[in-house]
This record gives sequence, structure tokens and C-alpha cells, in this order.
Amino acid sequence: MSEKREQIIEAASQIIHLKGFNNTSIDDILQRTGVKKGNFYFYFKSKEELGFAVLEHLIGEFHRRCLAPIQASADTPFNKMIRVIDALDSEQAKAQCCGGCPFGNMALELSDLHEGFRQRLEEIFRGMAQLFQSLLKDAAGELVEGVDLEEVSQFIVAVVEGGIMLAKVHKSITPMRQCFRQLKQYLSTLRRGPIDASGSAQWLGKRNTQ
Amino acid sequence: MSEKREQIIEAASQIIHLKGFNNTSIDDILQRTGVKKGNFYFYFKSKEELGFAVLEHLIGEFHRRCLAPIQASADTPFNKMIRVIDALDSEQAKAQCCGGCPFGNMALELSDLHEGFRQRLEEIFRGMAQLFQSLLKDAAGELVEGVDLEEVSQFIVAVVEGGIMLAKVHKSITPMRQCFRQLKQYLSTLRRGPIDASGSAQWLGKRNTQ
DNA sequence: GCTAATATACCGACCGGTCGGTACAGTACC
DNA sequence: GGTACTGTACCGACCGGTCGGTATATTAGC
Repeated sequence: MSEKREQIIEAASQIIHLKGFNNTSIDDILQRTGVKKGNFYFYFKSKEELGFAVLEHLIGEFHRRCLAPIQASADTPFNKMIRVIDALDSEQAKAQCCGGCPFGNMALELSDLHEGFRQRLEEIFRGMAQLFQSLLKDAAGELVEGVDLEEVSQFIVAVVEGGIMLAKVHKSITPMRQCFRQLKQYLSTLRRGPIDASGSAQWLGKRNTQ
Repeated sequence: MSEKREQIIEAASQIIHLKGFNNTSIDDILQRTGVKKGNFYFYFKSKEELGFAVLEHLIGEFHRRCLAPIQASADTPFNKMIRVIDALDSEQAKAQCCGGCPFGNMALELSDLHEGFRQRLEEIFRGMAQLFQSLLKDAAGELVEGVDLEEVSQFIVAVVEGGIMLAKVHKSITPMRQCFRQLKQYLSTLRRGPIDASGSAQWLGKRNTQ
């Protein structure tokens, strides 16, 4: 991979994260990088291709910065899950509630406009849910029985995305923190633990109980 | 209010809901309504003004179609809350997972681009949370003690928005339904009820327990 | 070791088209 | 005859993308 290509993708990722895909012009990216237009179109055949490259870059960054250190740690699977949520929290705090989740942003912007982007984003969200699901699965020994892991993992993704949205629109981390705290308390009810292992909490997250 | 003005707002609301604000052109709206450009700028001094009018229109529609019938019903406050969630569910189903939540869409698109829109959207989200909070407050008699109503209501908003996002990107109501079912089960743990009123569930949603 | 050929990297002018917005003449109604 | 409304022509800025052409480094043939 060319270094300049990576440099374009890096800059484009940042601008698109803040301004959205359609609202980011090629000229915005050229101005930031100093790359000239003819050169840009040597590396990317279209803005669309850049968009896909940006998605891959963002996934890689997220894995490298947030996931990998936690996965490599000695924590229990359940605590890893909590730490992922905390990592997302500190990401938003660091960004001062600007940008939000780049995947959530692009999902809402593009899902009804561009089927190709929608499919890639669907895969990304599926991956997010599967990350939580595999952590929950690894934590099965820590959990009460009858928990629908797929459903709970989807729920976690929704709370995370919804919480980040609230932070972005309120320009405050408080509402997101409130949501995440509720989520953690909810998750702790799935845990076989000192509070209540066999009583009322066990049915939470069960299938077909409604 | 002029009838034609309302007609423009109605059409603009639909298009903006599907394509986003910046990605909807004035010409899109003119084509849909048959209104000519000079006429449009007689009723709206700018696209921005139209955007604010669209937000007001969407709020009105949401109240009229989803909230008012439920508020006027004889249900208990707690059941009203459940019915609001169900109403949001059927809205997404009816739209075949297209569009998503217009407020969530615009919040993610515009919060970092336009401070005026951000502020109005923040108010709207505050209103959503307050709606749930007031229902929870009215349901206080049905609830266990020590529930942080503000925090829980914020949590509900996040799950709703996150769930709708998942429906939109997956083009399926299933992930959203899963989230909403988890949410309802969570809410039922806040309820003073036959399952467990004084045991493990009461601490859910409490402040400062972490 | 020189030259010719080739691939990669880069440049900036330019394209057709669209954007939000304006100017202004015409018209319908009181 | 004024006022509220409507239609059309038009504006400059910007959009994504293309174009012909250049600089440079590598390689091949002799």
C-alpha cells in the first residue's frame, strides 16, 4: 500500500467522521492533505471507493485502539465487555462529544441511499454484535442460565449507539454515561453472583418469556 | 398558515426523512410539489428556515399519530410507556425499515455542522426523555423504590434510537424487536409486581450504586 | 554504459451538472 | 391601484470527475 494513499484515507476518515460522507467534498480532503486532484484520482477511482477504504480504515483503528488491548488482557470475559463499554465512553469524552460513532453516522446517512454502503455497514454492525456475543459466550460460566446471548448482544449495540447519539446531540457525556451505567447494571443482572444468582434476575434476557 | 406552505413542509419532511437534510435539494422538493422556485422563496427565506419548519411539523405528526391516542387512553402510566414503544415498533414496520427516526437522522447529520439545528434537536430529545420520565413518574405507585427516573428515561431514549438504527441498517425489524423486548423486560424489573418487588430488582436504576 | 521503453506518480485546467439563492416581470384578487 | 402571490430566467459557487501532459524511477536491449 502506498503511503500517500494511507495518508488520504486517514485525513478523509477524520473529515467524514465530523461532516458526514456526502457532505465531505473531495476538495476538503485535498486541502487537508495537500494532495492534488489528479493525484487523488490516481489512487481512488471514485469517491465511493474512498468511502469503502475509509470504512476499512476505521474498523482497523477501532480494533487496534480499543479492542486489541482489552482482548489481550487477562480480564475475565465479562469484565472485558465492561471495559469495551468504558473504552467507548472515553473515546467520546476525548472527542468532546464531537463526531459520535462513525459507523452509526454513516449507517443513518447512507443506509437508504446506497445499498453497497448499507451492506458493508450491516456487516460491521453484525461484527459489533458478534464481538459482544462471543464475550458473553466466553463468560457463560459467569452467567445465569437461559440468557439469549444473541438478543442481549444486539441490545448492547443499540444502547451503545443510542448513548453515543445522545452525547453528540446534547454535547455532553452525561446522558451517555447514564445509559451506560444502566446497561452495566442490566448486564450485572445476567451474572451469576453474590446479589442474586437464582432468583428474579435469571429470567432476564430469556427467549419467549413474553 | 398558508396551505401551500404546509404542502411544501409535508413533502420536504418526507424527502428529508429518507435522504437527509443536506442531501435533499430544494429542486427535489419543488419537483415533488410542483411549486416553482420563486414561490418557494416567497414562503421560506432559506433552506434553513424550511428545516426548522420541518422539525416542528415532524414533532406535531409524532404527537398526533403516536402519542395523543395513547395519552388519551385509559391505560396505566406504565402500560402507556409500553404502548409508546410498540407504536415506534409499528412505525418502523410500516415504513419497512426505511427512513428510521427523523430526529435521530438529523441529530447525527447536523449536530456537528449547525449549532442552531443541534439546539432544537437537543430540545426534542430532552422532550422525548421527559415524556418517558413523566410516564414513569405517573407510574411511581407501580414502581419499586429508588429508581432514578431521569436516568432510566434517558436509557429508554437510547435503546429506542439505537434499535431504530439497527432496523435501518439491517433492513429488518428483528434486531430492533429484540432490543425492545429486552428493554421491556428491563422495565418490568422496575415494577412492583408478582415476580419480585423487594428483592434483587429494586436496586436497578438506582443512583450511585456503582 | 548508453539509450529506449515502460510504469508509477503527480499536476492543474477544465468539464457538465447541481447547489442554494435572487431578480423581476406577470397576475389575480380586493 | 396596491398587495399577495406565482413563474421564469438567471447567478456564482461548488460538486465529482476527466483530461492531456509531465517528472521520475526502473528496467530492457544493445
